[in-house]
Amino acid sequence: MAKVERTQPLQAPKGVSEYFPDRSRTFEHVRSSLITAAKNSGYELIELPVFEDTELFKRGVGESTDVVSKEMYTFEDRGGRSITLRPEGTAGVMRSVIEHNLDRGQLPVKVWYSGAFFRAERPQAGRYRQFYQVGIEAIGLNDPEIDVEVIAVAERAFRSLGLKNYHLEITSLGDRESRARYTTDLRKYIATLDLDEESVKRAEINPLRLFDDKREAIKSAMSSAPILMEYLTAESAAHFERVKELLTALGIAFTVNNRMVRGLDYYTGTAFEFVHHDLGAQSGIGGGGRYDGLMAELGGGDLSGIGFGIGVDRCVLACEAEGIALPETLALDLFIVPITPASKTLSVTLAEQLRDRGVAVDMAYGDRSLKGGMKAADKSLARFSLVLGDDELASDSALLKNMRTGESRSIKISTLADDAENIFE
RNA sequence: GUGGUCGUAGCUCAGCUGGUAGAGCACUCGGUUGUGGUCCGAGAUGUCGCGGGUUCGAGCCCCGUCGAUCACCCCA
Repeated sequence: MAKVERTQPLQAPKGVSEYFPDRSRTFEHVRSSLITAAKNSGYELIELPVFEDTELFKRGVGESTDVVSKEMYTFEDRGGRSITLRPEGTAGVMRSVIEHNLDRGQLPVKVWYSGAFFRAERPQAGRYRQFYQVGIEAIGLNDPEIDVEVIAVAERAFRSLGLKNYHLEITSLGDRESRARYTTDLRKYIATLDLDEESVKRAEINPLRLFDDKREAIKSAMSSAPILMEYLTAESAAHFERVKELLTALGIAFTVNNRMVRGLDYYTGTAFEFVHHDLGAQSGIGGGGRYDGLMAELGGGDLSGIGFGIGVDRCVLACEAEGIALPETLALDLFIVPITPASKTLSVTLAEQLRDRGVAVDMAYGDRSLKGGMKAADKSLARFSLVLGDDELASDSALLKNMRTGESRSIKISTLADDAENIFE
């Protein structure tokens, strides 16, 4: 081959996660397991744009949040509109539900989504600028039973992956009334502390944030702060009691974390988080909660809802950290190895005929040796292999080899496609 | 966004106090004419992340830059 002048190779943009073979198999398995859990509880697909009107996130997620104030990919399109790459899924779902009147029928509306999300953060293992989530939303009912169903879907999803080393934390963020009274008292308490400038700033935006600080000094300073749980209205408290009761009835283990902080403004009432133990700083593999007032904020009816987002990237890391093996799936039924020019034509046409009948077929291309072709067959994880040469062409018969057992049986080539159903079942 | 660590073949890494690169795995071919997974043999493969600088000479030193990673922050 002639020497080609080398040009500077391109790199993927900073902080994006990419999945290619063999690791993409794990990604695919994780994502489909998460989706299956949602479908099994009656959730239906909602497929939405990855970019939205910037206003949606400002109003929905909240301008005071870090996500909106400093992590969004926002740009102007050619029509001068301000567009933002979705940093999360719930706001878009609400917008679509309102826009298409999905809430006019039977309630709750139950949907699932899956796709890429974008946040311009400093990347780290488990924290990417383009990341993948599977999420569900149940909209229109404020029943503790739904809360528990949503949590159970996530729990079942993790269990179906074989994950063990994680736990569930829940809390109640209370309704608007509870929260207002609480925040006032919490601010008063924080004002008595001797804090650094940055912490004061953070507390001004959201006083709850200080509960999340990793530094020992702040932790101990906050240890005697007032607790939101004690400010719940009777109604909120009863709702939360019922959620705990049902989780216990279902045998779903949880701990109540009354210092839990959620980063998005819209959460109210039940909130939860699944934390994995082997992931370092980015340990939340999924989380969510109820959001009263979000729909009304976005111009829809005043309906409540609850949902979660599960991080696909982090679940992949969690599976790897726990050493979970992928289920043995043989993707291919047959791998054909042609060893002469004439048999190549036959191989190509035979492969197409079989594929038309739903048999998964691949074959060796190029001029490979028999040994090389068989090696490729082995690597392909196909159930059967078939070597085709001039002898086979002449006699219309070939040896179909079971790659698992090593046994071969003679088959007629000309009728292989028609008998495919029996042979490959 | 702040601070620390790291960046050598597809992968995991070695490379002594500076003298222009190696191992294992993977890959390709072969081990008497056409059957893989074990074993044996042979072979191919690198702008030493990128750009400057110091030096007779840099993968090794200095500066910058890009990227990854760890913690903070944030959260999926």
